[in-house]
Amino acid sequence: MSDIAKAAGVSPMTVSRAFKADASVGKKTREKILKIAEEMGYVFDSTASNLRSQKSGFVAATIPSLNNANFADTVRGLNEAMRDKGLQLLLGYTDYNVENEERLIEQLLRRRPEAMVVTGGRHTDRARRLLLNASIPVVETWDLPEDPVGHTVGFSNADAMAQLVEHLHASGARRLAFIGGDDNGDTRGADRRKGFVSKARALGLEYRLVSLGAPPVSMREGARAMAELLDGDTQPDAVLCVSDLAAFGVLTECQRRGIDVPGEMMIAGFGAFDLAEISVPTLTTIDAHAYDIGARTGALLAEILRGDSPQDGAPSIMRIRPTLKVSRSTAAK
Amino acid sequence: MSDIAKAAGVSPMTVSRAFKADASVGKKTREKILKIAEEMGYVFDSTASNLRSQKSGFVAATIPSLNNANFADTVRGLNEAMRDKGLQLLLGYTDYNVENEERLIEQLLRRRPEAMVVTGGRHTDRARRLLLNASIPVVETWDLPEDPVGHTVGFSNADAMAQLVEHLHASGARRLAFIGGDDNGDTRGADRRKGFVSKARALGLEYRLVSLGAPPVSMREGARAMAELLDGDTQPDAVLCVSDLAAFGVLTECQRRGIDVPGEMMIAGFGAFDLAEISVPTLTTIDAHAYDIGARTGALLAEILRGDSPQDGAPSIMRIRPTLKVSRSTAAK
DNA sequence: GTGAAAGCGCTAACAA
DNA sequence: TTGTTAGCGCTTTCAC
Repeated sequence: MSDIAKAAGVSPMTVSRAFKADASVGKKTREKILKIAEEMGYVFDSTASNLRSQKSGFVAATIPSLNNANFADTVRGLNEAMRDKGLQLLLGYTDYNVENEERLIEQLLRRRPEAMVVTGGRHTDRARRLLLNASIPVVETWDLPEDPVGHTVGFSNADAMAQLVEHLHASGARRLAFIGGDDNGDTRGADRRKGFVSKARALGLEYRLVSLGAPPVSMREGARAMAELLDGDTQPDAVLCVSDLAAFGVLTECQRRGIDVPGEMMIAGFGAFDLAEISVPTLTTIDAHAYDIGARTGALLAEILRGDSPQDGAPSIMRIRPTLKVSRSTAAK
Repeated sequence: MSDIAKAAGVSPMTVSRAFKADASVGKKTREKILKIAEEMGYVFDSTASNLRSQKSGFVAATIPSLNNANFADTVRGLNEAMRDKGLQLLLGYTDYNVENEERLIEQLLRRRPEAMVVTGGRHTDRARRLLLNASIPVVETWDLPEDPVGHTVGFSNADAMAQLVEHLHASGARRLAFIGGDDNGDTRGADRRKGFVSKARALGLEYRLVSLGAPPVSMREGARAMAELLDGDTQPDAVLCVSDLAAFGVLTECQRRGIDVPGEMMIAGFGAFDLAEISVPTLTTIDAHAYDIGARTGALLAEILRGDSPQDGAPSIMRIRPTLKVSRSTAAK
């Protein structure tokens, strides 16, 4: 910057101001400075700027995995909301593991993000402490934590799945199976399974649970689980899955075996992936509005960070309403 | 840090060293310092560290979109390779647009990344200049640029698609159609189309091209394009798609119309998405080894950044060999 | 609208 | 093994 200052015959301070759109610099002076900077191939060093101004321009986010269209959609929503505000997303992948999450949160906090977005409402004690101590806005997403760390943009995974069970019951299903949602990291999946179990019980329905192994859930595992189920003694008349990917795997297994869907077997998934809307038959699913979760989180943070409320007032809870999308795969007989 | 120093009765410098695993500090001193730091809820400020040491610990990467399992896989491979080296990935999304890419590259360079990974080999002139001036290692991926900016980890999209055309020809297809690959941003898609056209010509095959609109390509658009094709005058006997997602959409359209695949219509995609391996029938595709592209890029950068070769020697070109995965959807009659 | 002085929180370089 | 000094490249603050 001082090189530019010399070349332009001004002080470094004026050069600094020339780069800020809202700073008061003579129009001609600014143009001259910017021109010289471009010619010199100068690239602003935000590292130094961040240190001095104590603002990193970062919003950090942890997500379980990128290889999941739902979380990718949330990130897209978040990113679009940040971009306009001149904020940069700093992403970390937890791989569905709260210990990884703790390490990641610590690592991300070292970069002094101005806000932190986490997926899910369950964390290690130390992770909670780190988030609380950071004195920056924190948003938990994709969940409705009992004891939120800060703000919340999410929904009850259990309630959403219960809604799906009701729909299947109303469509005539009596012997249900749930595929996925083991308690090995994916707390949202586990919550969905809980919601399934309690609603199935409440309605007096027969039900079975099939495990899938460690997340992320793949289509192939869904197919394998379905094969296991079909090779067993008692056959369900409807299968609910922790995600649409597993549900599609289930559908393909039915296709391979010549089982009619929904005639002989109803299938439902979760997440409203593109796949659910185009497969033959189309899959009944729950749309959790993944993009909106990101977009609303971004809007919330933009508002908090813009407003000069360093210690934000009351933590807000934005309830997302997951939508039941009924399709061919659960059409009543 | 100076607070911790006071509490521990040492100098700030010793505290600083205590946080570096390889620095020489008395074992007891270090333990004491780390304990005090944890109690005080201190979190290391890498902003300041980065400025002073002129090392950001960032590797920046631009990708067209996260909502694409291929790029997500590449990022995963890259991220895993970085993580162990204490490097952080800084991601930007270009949305398949070189002007966006230019803006993004400039923005990312302000963070002073230690290396830069870009998707594709075509950039605006200014973007090229920025990358060249940055004097950091640059890697172009998913392509084989004619005039590389720096290192390359990729393959020829045209050649890969030509390979697929040969396979279809050998399987008995004579009237081909290619769906996707318009020249509106997705240069890799456009290259695939070029490869298709030149090989189809070379083999003396009839062919048609169907556009899809702006990327990213979705399953639905594949289905729509196929409907358009089927409603036309001349019918192909094989359809090649710019991606597996479009190919799956094509398959569903055939299913809806009762067209037998591969009996009446062969289908092939690109990318080796999970979907291709599980759909009924399974889809013939090209595996570009997306994860490996990321992993090898990461390994390359780790090596360069570890080695004290600030100005790296000869730019390396890592050719990835895309693999033809033949499946049911193109089984010979 | 512009400039001078000071310093953000850490660490390179050197000294002990 | 530990400490001292200076400074990374910006921007805050205050002065003009």
